[in-house]
Formats: sequence, structure tokens, C-alpha cells
Amino acid sequence: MHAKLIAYISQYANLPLTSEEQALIVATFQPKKLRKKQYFLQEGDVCKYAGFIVKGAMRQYSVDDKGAEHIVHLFIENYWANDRESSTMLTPSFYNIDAWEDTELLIITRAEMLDLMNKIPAMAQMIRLMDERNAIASQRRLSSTISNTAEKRYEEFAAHHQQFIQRFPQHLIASYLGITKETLSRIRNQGTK
Amino acid sequence: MHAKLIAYISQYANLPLTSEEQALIVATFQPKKLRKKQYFLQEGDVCKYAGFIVKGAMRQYSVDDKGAEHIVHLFIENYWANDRESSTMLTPSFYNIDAWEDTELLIITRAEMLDLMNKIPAMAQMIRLMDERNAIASQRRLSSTISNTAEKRYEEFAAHHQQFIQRFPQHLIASYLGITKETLSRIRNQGTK
DNA sequence: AGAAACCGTTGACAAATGTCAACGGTTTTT
DNA sequence: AAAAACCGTTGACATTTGTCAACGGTTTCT
Repeated sequence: MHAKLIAYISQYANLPLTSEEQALIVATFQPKKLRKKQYFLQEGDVCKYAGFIVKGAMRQYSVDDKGAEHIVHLFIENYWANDRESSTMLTPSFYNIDAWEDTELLIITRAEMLDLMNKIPAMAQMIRLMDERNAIASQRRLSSTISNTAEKRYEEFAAHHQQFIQRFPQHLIASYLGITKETLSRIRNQGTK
Repeated sequence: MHAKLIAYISQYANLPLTSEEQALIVATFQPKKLRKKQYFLQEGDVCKYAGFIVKGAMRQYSVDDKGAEHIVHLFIENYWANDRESSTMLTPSFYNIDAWEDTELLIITRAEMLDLMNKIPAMAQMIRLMDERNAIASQRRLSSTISNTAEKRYEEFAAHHQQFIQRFPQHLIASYLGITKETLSRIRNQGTK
């Protein structure tokens, strides 16, 4: 089960992992299974674990005053589920993270992660690159959100995130884009005319 | 002129800098002055420098098909002006960065920065924390943008970014929030009734 | 197998936001 | 000192998007 994680790290860091390093990784990351709809993190709790998704799909969302959900992230295989603000500041999270499909994770605490980053250069490098990629993706998403109409946002998203479109229902995609499911439905059924 | 940067690094990293380290920093960061409206980065160019703002105010924005500007970041003293995607991927930038006020910067290339991070632990630590802070801020802004009405977004922004409100004209704030200047004007003049 | 929940769609209408034009009061430039 | 550019505001109107309700076709649960 850890094979996928080890492949991910060594590929990302572009550094091979020694067998000692691999053993340490296997010993540190704990497997965890979540059934569909089960919580990984609930609003108000501190996010203690980051989870590497080996198999499955998850979502991160907030719930507003009126009970409406707002999807802030969607995760599939090879993504990391985590509320960074909560886990680094040790503050209660504003978000929920739950399993959209039955999911297999490898979880790790922040302290363990910092320890591994000290002991395994490839791990530190992988985290750096992941941060980099994340920063870039956030920037793009933000820019698209404030600059484009709903229709363009959807087109951009669909062009770059085909996997998500196939994997999650439309109403989650709509929420991720900051629009309602009805609006997305109308956008899609006009775009093809 | 470098004193402010050195204070920033040591405070951020919570580590003192040796005098050798300070000397290296002074030798590496180049001072640069920009007049109001002068470009730091133009769309289509690769972003070669990151700039620490010692004094002044800047903005980062894209320009759409219709010639409209969309503000993606506002910067003042102690902020870093940089297009991360362009400078790390070495791709032409989608953005412009220019001086809103006469500005004094300390600039550094990416290669120099990587070198300093290797040689000066406090520098590496500062960058890590800055990345952390950035990731958290991006997450919050994104979440607010997709979840809240224009009015709530403005209120949240005003509550946490008083300095920006005082420093930049309303039409830039509006663009930063993803709304038009007219809408922001109306929001402000109803909110107080 | 039957009931329930889920999902995408559509219609009618409401609310939020954008567009365009104009204005007066600044500030900046010449 | 005059001219130009900039800035915030307002009105009238257009467009986009949201809200609510209903429907039929799934899929899921029991």
C-alpha cells in the first residue's frame, strides 16, 4: 500500500529513496480507510493529520449560515488532504473534509512530517515542490475566479481537470466554481448549441 | 537600506543573523527604485527578480481581452513582489507588476535566492514561513471569493486589511475583490445607512 | 422489490452585479 | 494658472446569476 506513496515521493523529488528511508516512511505513515461520506476532518476540530490519497476521492468544504456547502477543494489519488491553516496554526478548522468515494489514505501528523523532512532529503524536496505547485495553482484559480465569467471559469476548469469532471457530480463542480448547480447546467446546455 | 530586510528576515525566522550572513545579504540584494507607474514586470516577460519592498506600494494585475485590468495582488512595505509561476517555471508571465507609488525595492534572482537559502538557515526558514503564510492567505481569499457576496467580501477585507484601504484607491480595491468600482461604491454607501 | 435519496434539468421570477454615461471635486501635470 | 487626468458617485438600464419549485431518471439503501 505504501508503494504508491514511495513512487510519488521519489518521482516528485527526482531522487531515489534508500531502503532505510523507505522503511522509515512505511513505519511512519499510517493506513486509514474511510467509507463514503465519512469525515476526515470536521469543522471546529484541529486538523491533526495530512492524508495522502492512495485510492478514492474526497472533498473539502465550508458550510455557511444558511447551511449551504461551498467546495474549496476536490481530491483524488495522489493528492494530499489537509487543512493547512488549522494544522500549522493548531486552530479549529473552518472546513469539513470527507470521503466522496470509499477512500484509502496514508496519514501523518505534522510533527512526524517535520521529522521525516529532516531525515529524508527527498521528502523535504517533495514538500517544497508540492508547495510550489500549490502556490501556482492557487494563484491561477484565484485569478480566474476574479477575472472570468462563470462560463469561462467552467471552460478553463474542464480543459485542465478532465478527471474531476468525470469523477464528481456536476453540483460539486458548480460549487467549486462558486456558482449554483442550475447555473452550471444552463452553461453546459448552451455552450454546445 | 538593507536594514529593514535584515530585520524582516531575522524576525520572521526568529533566528539572529551573523554579521557574515548580513554581509552576504547586503552583497546579494540589489537596490532598485521605481517611479510611480513604472513596470517591475510586464506581461509576456519572464519574471527574473523577486523584490522586497522597502518603501512604496505596488500592484499585480492581468489585462483581459477587452483591456480591463484585474488586480490579483496589492503590495506595500515588507511584501514581496514576484510572479511565482513565471519565475519558477521560466515561462512568460500573464501579469503586470508596477509601482503605484514611488517605490524602493531590494531585488534578487531566483538562483541567488536558492543560493542564499543554502548558505543562510534563517533565510530558508523565512521563505518556508512566508510560503506557509501565503498558502493560508490564498486559501482564505479563495474561500471568501467563492462563498461570500460582494458585500461580505468587502467587509472581511476591510476588517483585515485596513492599510490597503487607506493606501489604494477604491477602484483598485474593487478590482481586487472581483467587482466593479460602481458596485463597491454602492456597497459602501448602503452599508452605513 | 420497493422506498428513498440523489442528480441533472427546466421554468418563472428575484436579486445581485455589470455597463454606460454623466457630474463635480480632487490631484497631477504642463 | 490652466489643462488634463484621476476618482468616487449616481442614475438608468442590461445582463448574469441565484432562488424556488417541480419533474423524471437514475442509483443506493433496506
